[in-house]
Amino acid sequence: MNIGQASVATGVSTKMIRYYESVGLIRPADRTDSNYRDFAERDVRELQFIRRARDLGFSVGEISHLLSLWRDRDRPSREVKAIAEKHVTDLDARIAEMQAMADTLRTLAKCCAGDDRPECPILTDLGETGLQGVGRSVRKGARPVRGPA
Amino acid sequence: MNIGQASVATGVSTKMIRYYESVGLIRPADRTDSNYRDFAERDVRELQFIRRARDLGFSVGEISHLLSLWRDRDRPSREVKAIAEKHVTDLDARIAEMQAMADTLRTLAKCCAGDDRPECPILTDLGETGLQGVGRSVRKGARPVRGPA
DNA sequence: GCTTGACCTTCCCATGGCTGGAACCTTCAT
DNA sequence: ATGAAGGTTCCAGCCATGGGAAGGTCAAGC
Repeated sequence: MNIGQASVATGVSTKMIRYYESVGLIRPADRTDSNYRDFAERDVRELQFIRRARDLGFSVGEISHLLSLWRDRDRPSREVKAIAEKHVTDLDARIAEMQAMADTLRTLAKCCAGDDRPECPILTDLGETGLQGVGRSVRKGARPVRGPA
Repeated sequence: MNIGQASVATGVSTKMIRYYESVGLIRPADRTDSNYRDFAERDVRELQFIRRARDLGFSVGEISHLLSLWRDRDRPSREVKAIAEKHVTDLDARIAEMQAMADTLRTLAKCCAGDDRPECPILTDLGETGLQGVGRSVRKGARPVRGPA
């Protein structure tokens, strides 16, 4: 199975497969005489595992850990659960932040006429110098909100 | 006001101020004889505006647009509202995705003993080849979930 | 057997929104 | 005068990914 077939079989782009290999997430694939990567069933299963883990938002580092546990038949489920719960905590925190942003914006937008007139509570709020804005959140450090399209 | 004082006054790091200038989000600050940046009241207010906008999760591109509307006394509030509503839509979409991830993980973790034994529904789910997993989401392309600490 | 086109290979570059550090200059207090 | 604490520029890295160039390989059709 060459890289293109492995990509179709797993839904992981060829670019990403090479990247995962380069960062050591998967072990280097075998090579044919002509230097093409040659993926075995086992490799494909690992790529599928990786794909699902990424779909659940795990980072490459976490996936690396999860993969090693997956390969270890004697792993304690405790470790897996801990990683999962930590990730859920992270997700919940980010969700709460984004929810607060969205709520603030919804409130401001509701009060904005949205017509030809220049009066706009959204800009007014953004331009205020104090902390008295609508639902002004306490500084937690801005985190990126958007991913690639 | 030098860059350090502007940073303290606005809560925007000196690094970020220079970065914002380099990408054209703010106009180049005046310079003293010794080439130090010299910020006026107006610049500080813009930096505060930027800071708040970032806190609400707007991208630099959006902030650039918002800033130009802010500077324009004759802007139509329609435009501001459109940017805000678009951003709320984006936030809601990302929240929904992350919520789905968190829910799936919570369900799986609930079924995981989390002890010394190796049986683990989380790993089992990640390793499954079909689409029959718990709350398996339809492929939407993974987006980054975590920001900088 | 040779061309064509679809694959593969490695490599570097770009993204966003920063942060860190090196190397050097300026200001200020002692 | 000296040293610390600022400022300046520039370069590199983070994360996960896509894009593309330059070149090797393979399979099908003629």
